[in-house]
Amino acid sequence: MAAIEKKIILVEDDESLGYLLSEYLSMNKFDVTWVKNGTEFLRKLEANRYNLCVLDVMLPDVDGFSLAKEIKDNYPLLPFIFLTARSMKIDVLKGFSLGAVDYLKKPIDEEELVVRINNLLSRLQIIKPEQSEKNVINIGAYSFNSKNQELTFNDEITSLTKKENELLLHLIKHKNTLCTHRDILVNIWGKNDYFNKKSLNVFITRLRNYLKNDPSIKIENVHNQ
Amino acid sequence: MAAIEKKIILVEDDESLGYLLSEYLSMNKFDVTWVKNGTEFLRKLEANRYNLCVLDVMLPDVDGFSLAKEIKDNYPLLPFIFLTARSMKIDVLKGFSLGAVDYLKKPIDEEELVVRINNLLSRLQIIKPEQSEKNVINIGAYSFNSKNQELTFNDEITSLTKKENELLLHLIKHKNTLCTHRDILVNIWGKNDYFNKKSLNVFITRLRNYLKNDPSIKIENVHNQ
DNA sequence: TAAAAAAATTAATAAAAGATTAATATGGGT
DNA sequence: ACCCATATTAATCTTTTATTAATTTTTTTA
Repeated sequence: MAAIEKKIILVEDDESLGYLLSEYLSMNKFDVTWVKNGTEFLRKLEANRYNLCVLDVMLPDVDGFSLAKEIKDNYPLLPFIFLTARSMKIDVLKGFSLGAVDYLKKPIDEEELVVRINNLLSRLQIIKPEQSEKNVINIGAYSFNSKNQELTFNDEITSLTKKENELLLHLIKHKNTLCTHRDILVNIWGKNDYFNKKSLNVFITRLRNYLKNDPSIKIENVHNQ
Repeated sequence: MAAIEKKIILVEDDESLGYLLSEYLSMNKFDVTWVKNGTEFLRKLEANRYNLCVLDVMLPDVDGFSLAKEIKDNYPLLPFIFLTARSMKIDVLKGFSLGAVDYLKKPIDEEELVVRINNLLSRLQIIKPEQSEKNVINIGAYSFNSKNQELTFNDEITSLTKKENELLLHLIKHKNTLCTHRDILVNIWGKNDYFNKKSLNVFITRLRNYLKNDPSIKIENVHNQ
C-alpha cells in the first residue's frame, strides 16, 4: 500500500494552465509531475514510473505526437492522453491512431479532466483477453505481465511479489545496460545501504531461479559495481 | 485474432444527425440499430444484445440519464456513452458518475465518433451476448442476478445483501484483472481507510464461501495491493 | 596459488498482510 | 422499544514477504 497508483506526468508548456492543472490534480489525490518540455519529459520517464501521461500537443522543443511514438516504442504499457488547443479533426484522429486513450480539446475544464482520468485509470484494467498481450513484455521464452505481477513460461504462471516485480521491470527496462547497485537500491528500496544490498542479492537469485528455464536470459553481475 | 463485435444501439431523436451517424457507423463495419426515443430503446434492449449504447441526453420522452440508470440496473456489463448538445460541466460530470465510458459534445464529428468507439470497444472487455442477458450473469456453475441480488447454484438460491451484491458485481466486471483494494473501497464504500479495508476482508471471505461449490471460481489476492 | 573480498545461494526469522470467525453496533420496520 | 438484517469492529489464526544470517562459491589480486 506504499505504492501510489495515481502517478501522473503532465507535459504542458503554458505556465498558467500547467500550474492550474497540476494543482487541481494534486488536490484530487493524484501524484503529479509537471514538466514543461519534451526533453524534460523523456528524462523523467527514464527515471520514474507513471500510471498515465498527459501530453500537450504543442510544445516548444518537440511535437506531442512524437512523444507518443516514444512512449509506444519504449513504454508500451504506459497509457497517454492528449490535451490540445488544436482541435482540428485530423489531429484528433491522429491522436487516437497513435494509441491515445483520450483526447481533450482546450479550453480544458480541470474538473472534467479529473473525472476523465479517474474513469480511464479505473477502466484501463478491463482489457479484452486478446488485447492483454499488449500488457505483456516478452523476455525470451517467458512473458512478463508487470501489471498483474505475473511471469509466464509455457502455461506455468509464477506470481511475483511486489519487489520481485519492481526489480524485474527495472532490469527489463535497462536490458543490456549496466545498472549500479546504488541505482537499483535508490529506485526500488529507497536507499542504498549495506543491508539492502544484501537483500537485493537475494532477490537477484530468486529472479534467476524463476528465469532458469530459458538459458538465454541472463542476469549478469559486473564485479565491484 | 477474433474480430471485435460491433453491435451498437444509437438513441437519437434528431432525424438528420441520427441518419448521418447511423449511416457513417454502418459504413465503418458497425452493426447499428437506430432508435429515436427511450421507450423504443428499452424495447430493443429487451430483445437484443448489444456491445455498446450511444445515448443522446435530450430525448422526447425520457432523459438520457435515466436510460443510463436503467442500463446500470438491468445490464450492468453493457457500456454506454453520451452524446449531447448540453455540454454544461455538470452534465459531463453527471454522465461519468453514472458510469459512462465517454461523453461527446455536439457538434459531433462522425469520424471522431467512429474512432472513439473503436478505441473503446477494443479496450473494453468484450461483453458476451449471453452475459448481457437481462439481469443474469453466469459465473461458472453459478448464475448471478445482480438486480434481484441473488446468486443461484443449481436450485439453491442465496440472496445477497446490498454490499455483497455490489462487491460481487464489481469483481465480475473486473474479472481476471487486478483491482486494488483502494479502487474497490472508493467505488463501493466511498472511502479507503483501515477499517473499511477490514470490512472488505470480511466480505471477500463471505463471497468465497458462497462461491465455494465451483472450485474454478477464485477470488485471489495479490499481496500488497 | 593462497588469501581476501565480493557475490551467490540457502535457510531462518520477524513483521506485515490477509483470512476467518465471533462479537458488537447500526438502522430500518413494526 | 424491540426485532431483524446487515455492516462494522474485534480477536485470533494463517500465510506471505522482506530482511537478516549463515554458508558456499566465485572472482580478484598479491
